[in-house]
This record gives sequence, C-alpha cells and structure tokens, in this order.
Amino acid sequence: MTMAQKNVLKYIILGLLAHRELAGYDIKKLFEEELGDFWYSNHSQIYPELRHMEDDGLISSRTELVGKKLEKKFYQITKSGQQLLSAWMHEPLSQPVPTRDDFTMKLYLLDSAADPLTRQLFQEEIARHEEKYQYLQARWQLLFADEEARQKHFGHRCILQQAILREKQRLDWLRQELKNLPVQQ
Amino acid sequence: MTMAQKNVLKYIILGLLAHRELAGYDIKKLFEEELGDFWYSNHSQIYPELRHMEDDGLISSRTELVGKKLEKKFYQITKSGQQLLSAWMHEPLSQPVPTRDDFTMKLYLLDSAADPLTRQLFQEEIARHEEKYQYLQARWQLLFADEEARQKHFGHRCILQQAILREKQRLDWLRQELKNLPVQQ
DNA sequence: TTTGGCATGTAAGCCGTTACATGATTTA
DNA sequence: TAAATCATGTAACGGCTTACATGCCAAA
Repeated sequence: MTMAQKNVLKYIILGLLAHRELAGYDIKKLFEEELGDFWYSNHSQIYPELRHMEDDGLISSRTELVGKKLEKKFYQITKSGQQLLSAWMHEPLSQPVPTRDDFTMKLYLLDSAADPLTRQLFQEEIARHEEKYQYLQARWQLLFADEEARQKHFGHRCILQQAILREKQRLDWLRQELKNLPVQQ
Repeated sequence: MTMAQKNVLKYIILGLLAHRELAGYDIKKLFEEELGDFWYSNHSQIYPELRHMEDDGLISSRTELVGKKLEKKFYQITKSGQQLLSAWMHEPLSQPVPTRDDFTMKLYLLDSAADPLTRQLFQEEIARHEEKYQYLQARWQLLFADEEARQKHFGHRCILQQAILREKQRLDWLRQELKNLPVQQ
C-alpha cells in the first residue's frame, strides 16, 4: 500500500528540465554541486533513465557538437512530460521513511551513558555536523548574501535555510547531551 | 571509496541480540513497534539475513516449541558476533546521505512563492509532521513519563528525544515560512 | 604535452520493497 | 468458529552503488 519511492528521479529530472534544457552531464553536475545535500544520483543511473524517458515521450532531445567530435545531447521536456510532472507535484506527499542513520542506531544500541563509547560517538557526530553546518553556511553566503538573490530561487533558498536550521538544532542538542554525560576517569 | 551503507541490518541485529536472544519474528516486531521511526526491515529481509549470519558463525540458534507444532527459532550472539559488533560500533560514522525527501524536492522545483502549489505543499507537510510530532510525544509519555524509566534505556530515550525536537523545529520553521508566503486571491 | 575535466555508456551486485505462500495459535 | 496474530519462508523486481570502459576537449 505504501508506494514510497517510486522512481522519484524521473520527476526530479522533469522538474529540472522544466526550467531549461539540460544534458545528462549537466544534471549530474547539478546533483554534485547544487543539489547534493538533498538529492543525488550517479551518472550510471541518469543516462539510462534519460533514454528511457525519451522512449516514453516525456522528453525530447537534440545533439550539439562540442569541439569537432564530442557530442552533447540536450533534453527538453515535452507536453506529455509537463503533464506528468504537474500530476506528481499535485500528488500527496509520501509517508516519512525511517531515518536509517548510523549514529542514531549506534546510540540506541548503547547500554548506558557511562559507556566510554557514548562520549566518543557524540564527539564524532558533533564533528560531522559541525563540518556540514559550516559548509551549508558558506553556501548560503555564496548564493544568498544579497537581498536580490533571496527573492529569486525561492525554492532553493527555502531548502537551504531549512537544512541550516536542522544542522544547528542538531548541534545544539548534541552539545547539550554531551555536557550531561557522566564524567569518566 | 565511500562505503556508505554496507549491510547495516546485520549490525542492528547483532546489537539487538547482544541484549537478549530473539527470534526473527521478535526482531520484526521491534522494528514495527519500537524502532520503526529509526530503522525498519521487512521480515523477508530479516529471515534470510539471520540464516546467513548463522552460517557465518555470528549467531547461534535454538528451537522452541510454541503450542504443539509451531516452532520458534531463537538466536543468540556468539563470541565472533560480539567481536564484529564491537568493531562496527568503533568504526567511524559514515558520511551523511542526501535527504531524498519529496517535500524538499518539490519545494526546490517550485518557481516562486506565489505559486498556489507552494501554500498547499507547506500545509500538507505541516499536517504530516504534526501527526508525527503528536505520535512521538505520545510515545514519550508512554515510555519515559517517570524519572526511573528515563534512567534506563539511555539510548532509546536519547533518540526519541532528538526525534521529537527535530519534528518541533521543522514544524516551527514550516509555520514561519507559511506565514511569510504572499497572499493569493 | 600532459593532466584534469567533459561526456556518455554498460554491467554486476546489493539492499529493500512487494507480493506470493503456508500453516499454527490465540483471542473474541 | 472465525478472525487476528504468530511464525517462517520464497521470488520477482526496482533503485542505487560500484566498477568497468571509452574517448574528446581545454588548460596548464
């Protein structure tokens, strides 16, 4: 009954192509550079998916020459693709999935707060999220420092801001818990 | 290089068995009732994994009769299993994976805050997280209402508390953003 | 001219979901 | 006695990762 993750990559690609035409490599780059914190797919998944979508008539393509021999294949969304994208955008959100986060699971499996591993685990998790927090803030500065940019790219601003807040909240909680751990000698 | 999620289920099972012996069905129940927000596996994955782990000598088993015919197979962790579990617990945490959350992706793909879909999306996401927030708080009341219980089950208390805070923070942010959306007529 | 990035592809395997399947036991 | 739950299993399939593979182009 749940349905869960039914080829979401397809809709992501449609959504990206709805803004402008892109080649497979461009999509790969978007995942690596701009979207990586929220969605990622390998090129080995992207290229076959694109051809499959073209077979289904959701997208069309044209080939452009880069240099003298290298061909770059740009894809455009079709009417049919736009309809499918719109249908997905209007579909109810799927149920939240388990976090499957290894820190969380290791923490759960610990017997007591006094276990030396506990402190180590918290410290490691803090370092991991501190790094991410810094990285996300740097991206915010880079992308949305000025008011003008904040007006454009509404969706992008939104999700980046939410990600930053999430990291901050998690760091606060982690540091609080670490402080309350029993001291070992 | 990344390694990421290398059969974590195996270690979860080892961690659970480190506390007490369990049958496959018990593990399934734990995922459904106690752990479902953080980890979940279907029984069709659990049972083959258990037999595989027994073949590898990580766990052993004994069979108990329920009623007159029904056999229940209890598994215990072995020395070898304890060693592997400990090694995993000491392993560095894996890198955070992309959220792959459909709300986040839909939001990113929206062109502007003025799109009627935006408001609808926020409202739906709020409802989704409100429900989860209520559910998690009910679980907290049920499990950790009294001080005594809070001392035991350290790990469980920790991750439940963090999950509640996470939902709360997300709800606050969602409501704030919704308030700031341009009004439509 | 060499190195790194551009550009696209195939294939194996793992993890997880869904569905199919069977039968016993307990509870209402 | 019927329905719900206990208890365990197999099989098909899809999504994602990893590895293998090829060749062109731009910049140092």
